Amino acid sequence: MKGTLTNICHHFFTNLSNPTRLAALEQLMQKPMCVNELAKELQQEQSMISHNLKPLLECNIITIQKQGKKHIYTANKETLNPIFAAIENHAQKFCPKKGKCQKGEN
Amino acid sequence: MKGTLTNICHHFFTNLSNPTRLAALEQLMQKPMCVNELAKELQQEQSMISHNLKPLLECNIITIQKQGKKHIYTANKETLNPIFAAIENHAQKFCPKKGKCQKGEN
DNA sequence: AGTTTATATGAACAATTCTTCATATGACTT
DNA sequence: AAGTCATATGAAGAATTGTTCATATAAACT
Repeated sequence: MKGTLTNICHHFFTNLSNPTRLAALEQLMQKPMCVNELAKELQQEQSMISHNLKPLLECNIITIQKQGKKHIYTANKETLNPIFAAIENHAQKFCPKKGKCQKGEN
Repeated sequence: MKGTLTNICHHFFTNLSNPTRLAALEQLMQKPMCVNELAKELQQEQSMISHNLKPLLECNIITIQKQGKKHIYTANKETLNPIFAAIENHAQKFCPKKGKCQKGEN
């Protein structure tokens, strides 16, 4: 299981391969938010959000800024923008269903 | 669990969040290869390679070209190049350990 | 037709990852 | 310092994914 890139990528993609984390990122791409805000937006429990933000933070896919008791998370757009752009392009050009296929449907 | 992009991304990242598949892609980025070649390079069983190529093919992250009994797989560089580039950049700028951290080490 | 080579598939068990619930920590407020 | 609000953490069971082994398919060769 070779190169360093493979290793980084594995962490990275594992981190992003979760619907809760992606939905959280989608929100954070709009604007920075605290945990409760995310929980409300995504209609998920606070502990679920916290658990899922943790690995994103550890990989610096998001950053944290503590304002008193609120923890405000911000998406790392420098990294995420080109990746989402590439995937959007992929969906347009290479996904027969333009990204609307269901898991394990193929 | 909102938008279409989140849905596409989930498939996409799930697909890429596996060391065997990443190692296979790393090889296929060098040159197109058939299953046995990959198995040899990665020192994995043929069935393991086949199982792992399947989801990559379904998402068109790789393409197949059948030459008689050999099935030659090719990486979709249009999609993969910018993604790997973004992750490489991320590792340089944002990973404290430049991508050399171990799973769950943080 | 039978054999060999190349790849794919199915199913069972193993391993990993998620979610939930209970509880802990930490910072403001009174 | 007691109470409340915001977030984090731990642990257990649930759910998902991965790996392996046996077998199927399919093309080429004799």
